[in-house]
Amino acid sequence: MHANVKQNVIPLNTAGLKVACSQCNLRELCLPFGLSEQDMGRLDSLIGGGRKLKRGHYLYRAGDPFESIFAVRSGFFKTDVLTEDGRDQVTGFQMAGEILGMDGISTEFHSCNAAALEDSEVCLIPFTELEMLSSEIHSLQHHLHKVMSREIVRDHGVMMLLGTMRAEERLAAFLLNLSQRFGSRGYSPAEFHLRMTREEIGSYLGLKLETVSRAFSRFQDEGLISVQQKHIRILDIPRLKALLTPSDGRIG
Amino acid sequence: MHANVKQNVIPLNTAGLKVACSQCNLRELCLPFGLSEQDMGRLDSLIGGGRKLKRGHYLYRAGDPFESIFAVRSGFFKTDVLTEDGRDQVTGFQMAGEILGMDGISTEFHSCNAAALEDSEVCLIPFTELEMLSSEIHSLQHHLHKVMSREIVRDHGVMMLLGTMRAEERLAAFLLNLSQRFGSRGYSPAEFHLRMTREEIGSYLGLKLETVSRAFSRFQDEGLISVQQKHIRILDIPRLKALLTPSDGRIG
DNA sequence: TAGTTGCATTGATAAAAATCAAAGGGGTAC
DNA sequence: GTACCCCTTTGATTTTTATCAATGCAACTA
Repeated sequence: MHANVKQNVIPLNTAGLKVACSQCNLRELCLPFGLSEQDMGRLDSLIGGGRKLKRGHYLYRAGDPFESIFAVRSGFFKTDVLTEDGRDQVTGFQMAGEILGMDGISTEFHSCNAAALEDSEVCLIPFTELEMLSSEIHSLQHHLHKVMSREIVRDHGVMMLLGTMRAEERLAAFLLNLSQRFGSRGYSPAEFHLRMTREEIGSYLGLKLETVSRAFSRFQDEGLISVQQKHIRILDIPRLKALLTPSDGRIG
Repeated sequence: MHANVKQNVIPLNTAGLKVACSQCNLRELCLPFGLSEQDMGRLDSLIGGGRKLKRGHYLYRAGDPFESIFAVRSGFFKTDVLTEDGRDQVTGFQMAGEILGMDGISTEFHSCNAAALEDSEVCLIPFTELEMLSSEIHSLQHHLHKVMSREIVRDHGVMMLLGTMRAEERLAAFLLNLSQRFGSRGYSPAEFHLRMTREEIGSYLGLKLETVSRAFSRFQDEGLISVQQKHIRILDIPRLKALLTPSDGRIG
């Protein structure tokens, strides 16, 4: 059968990177979630290959014409928005299985920068073709909508963080979020390496790098975490979580 | 022809509210943007009627099962996220032509509250049916994606505001944004009524109500705006814009 | 291995916004 | 029409975070 053959002929991209959702161990986290074997094969055939990025290189920049969205296959990214007047806001950090580039759909141009914070690989998903396929595969269409909606909900969480939390609360929320995401990818939720600088954390959290550093130090003094430069060990998750729930007997 | 008949038989909802995109003067701002006459008729027939809300009433609440998105037909809304520990963050203010409810797609439950800040009307757009129709009408599918992406980009703008701006800059950005949106709806961009309290503005901008009030007063003292309770007149748009572009000769 | 260069930490001080407090005004409901 | 309540304004003070400055640490390079 043709269908079977196709699944064996895995497309190669210019960098020679094999890409096939059906073979990918991230498929439960990523765009193919919930697809049948057969539909996954059809998704395979539209993925425009993979792309490797060295640390520090940009996947796309604000102003670039929008053509594809990207699925992070391995590595670590940041997205940030830069305004003419020099403001710079990190809008997110993305790891394996997460989708990048949806900011570009609205105007056909990307509105933010996406940079690799370590050597990374992504899958290219040409968007016009994804739309065509998703109008044929209902579950793909619906999952795409869920992925976009999840991004909106995530953004609301960041607004909550930036709008209502103080420095230590923000950092605690950040660490717990990273911990949870590493954990659900099979890495240790208690011990990990930060890929970003204190300045990038600060930009994401709406704080200056010194404030981030001081909060790290205070957490360490209090025995919540151990910090050694970018290496973090979380020692007391419950107490870290407790930082986020002000115990002031608020009437609810 | 059946098709023609349908366009005349405008569906009524329980509240007796006529709803038809093809007759709506917001169609260029709203979901039907870019649709042909014929496709707009098909969209008409899936819109599940309209709904009126009195000031202070909720369109939906966090935890409600997700069924529809909503297009604001008239009036003014706020959306906010409430956490168990009592944090409350206003995530946006919505006016005519804007879409509400996309937060609910990701989990099938709404993740925020949407409340009418004045007597308002919305169109119900059942989402499953919208997905079905959008898999048949490519331009509708693509426009839906643009609307969701635009929301993501808007959220990035709010993060920028919350993460990098000081109180007066935030308020200036807020006023200019409102001004622009009123303007593009045919209302005066220079003079308008705020539908929300200082506390709601503060929640949106990550500030306390007193800080908002003080910033209003300072703007008035400096001749940028005139404030009388909720009535705002913008007197000097250029200078208000200048507040957002720090003239500190930043390199880059 | 030494030197360089970013990144991180820490301290002292300044600036910004929150908090506490009180009074004034306007709109709403009766 | 009027009274009441919520919203808003303004002031004094405290808290939080930014800023300025200097030192320390670690990885990379020559």
